[in-house]
Amino acid sequence: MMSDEQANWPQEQCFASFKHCLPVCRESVYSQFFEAFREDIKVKRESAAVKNLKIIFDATFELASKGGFDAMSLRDLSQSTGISMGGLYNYISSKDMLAQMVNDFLSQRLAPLAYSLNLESGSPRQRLATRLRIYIYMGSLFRPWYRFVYMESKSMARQQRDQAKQFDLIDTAKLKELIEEGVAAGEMHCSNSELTASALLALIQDWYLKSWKYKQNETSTDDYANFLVSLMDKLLADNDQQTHDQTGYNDHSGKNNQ
Amino acid sequence: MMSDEQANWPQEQCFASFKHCLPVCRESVYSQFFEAFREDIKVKRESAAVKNLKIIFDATFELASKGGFDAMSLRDLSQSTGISMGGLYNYISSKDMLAQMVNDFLSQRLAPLAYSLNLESGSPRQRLATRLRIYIYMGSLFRPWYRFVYMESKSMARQQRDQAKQFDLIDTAKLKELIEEGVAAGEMHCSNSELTASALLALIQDWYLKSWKYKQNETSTDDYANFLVSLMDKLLADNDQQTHDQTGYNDHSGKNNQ
DNA sequence: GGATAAATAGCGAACGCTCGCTCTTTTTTA
DNA sequence: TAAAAAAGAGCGAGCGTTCGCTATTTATCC
Repeated sequence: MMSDEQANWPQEQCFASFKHCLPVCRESVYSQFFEAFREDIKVKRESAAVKNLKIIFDATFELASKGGFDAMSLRDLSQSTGISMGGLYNYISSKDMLAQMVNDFLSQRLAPLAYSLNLESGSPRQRLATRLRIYIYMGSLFRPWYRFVYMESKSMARQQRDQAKQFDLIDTAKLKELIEEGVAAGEMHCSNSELTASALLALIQDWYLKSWKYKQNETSTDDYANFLVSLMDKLLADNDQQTHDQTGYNDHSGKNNQ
Repeated sequence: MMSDEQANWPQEQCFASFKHCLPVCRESVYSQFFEAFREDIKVKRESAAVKNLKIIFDATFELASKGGFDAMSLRDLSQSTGISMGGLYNYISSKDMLAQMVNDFLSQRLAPLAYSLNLESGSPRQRLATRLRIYIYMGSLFRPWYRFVYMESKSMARQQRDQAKQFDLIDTAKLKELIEEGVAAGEMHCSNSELTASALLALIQDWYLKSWKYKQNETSTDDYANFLVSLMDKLLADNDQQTHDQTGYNDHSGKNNQ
């Protein structure tokens, strides 16, 4: 299946095409991970290191996903991985550092890699759609990483916690900027770009936070990405009917109390 | 301000009106809480109990919001509340039970109270909008409770964890049902009611999960509720332009891989 | 209605246990 | 066989929880 050349992202807007163009995959990620943290990892032989890093971090995602990172003890991790306590400490310098490595690798290596694929050409609408798709596709490829950083950033050091909020604000601002470009170009219509951007980001995050739900109702990655893009189009379409109050009850569009 | 009678929910769709009609408020909630858990709480004098329950649970929300419930020790809680370790155990039977009390009170008392205010009269669109507003308004009134249950359900007992997912599915199903009623009545248009319902729920949850963000950009409760309802109207409007592919790039609406 | 008795609420040191982490020893690798 | 990696017993700190005790409020009696 999908054996023909599909490496023509972002013209071909689907998951398969994106995967072909991304210079990293689920299988190769721990080689890059090892490279990024060479200095912190005591084990020097790459073959053993990459193998065990995969075992350790995959098990961490698994254990942290039920009960949270705090509730996972290193003895649990030792048992799940089959690596002794001493062995684990050849790969991590502390439990906190383990969490920080996930956070740093995702935010400094994986994510930038993907966003660089959002070519700066095309209309605002194209670039916005492409960006939304990148978020969703990356979420599918590295779901455990994204979910871990989202859920566990609060238990990390002050610096990482603030960083997590910063990334949220930056992502929102980037979406907002694209929306406002589209509005300026007359291609989109939006009365509140800030809230619209926030909403799009929330729906992106829902994709990797509620994966159990989307797996259950058999929503594929492309299904969700297509849905999100079409939702974006509806939100930013020109709705001629003004303050319509469609079927009764008041509207209350002004800023009220609280 | 707002001194005139506004207790005409759901005809008057604003936060103030909702608050007037809800038979509980931020101030009175711990009286009902005490009543609900009389048997589990060793302290019998209501005046002392209600006062300290407020102190204990408000402090729990505060401490758990930074670092999580697991990271909060009962010594932290003792220090924050000014109540000794032994004193705390007159109000809770265990740390786990503390979390469970929050979960049970919200899901069995607070939430049902609110949803009963969703009158069964009116068009599907009216009832859907009313329901969305109820979620947002309840999230504003009892944000710490909702956030605690969302964030900490994973560290609760198996039963509560499954329950949290169940409530998510039930809420989604209820929204979906209303959407499909509207579609059947020709009042709405929707090609994927399941995903649309999921999206609406995600945006509801974003309201109490990212309160720091909405406070920062000065989005009021009514602002957000109005935004959400207008978003709903746009999603469910009749979009005449079919599979338009507005400005280039392919559409790919089918279920693809993964 | 003040003194006494009973009931309730609050306190905090101490317990058993598990945690993250270290260190010496053993095994594996090239 | 020398260097690298894995092993796992052991350490002190900090956890949730308990329990004997004191302080405070409420009820009873002359």
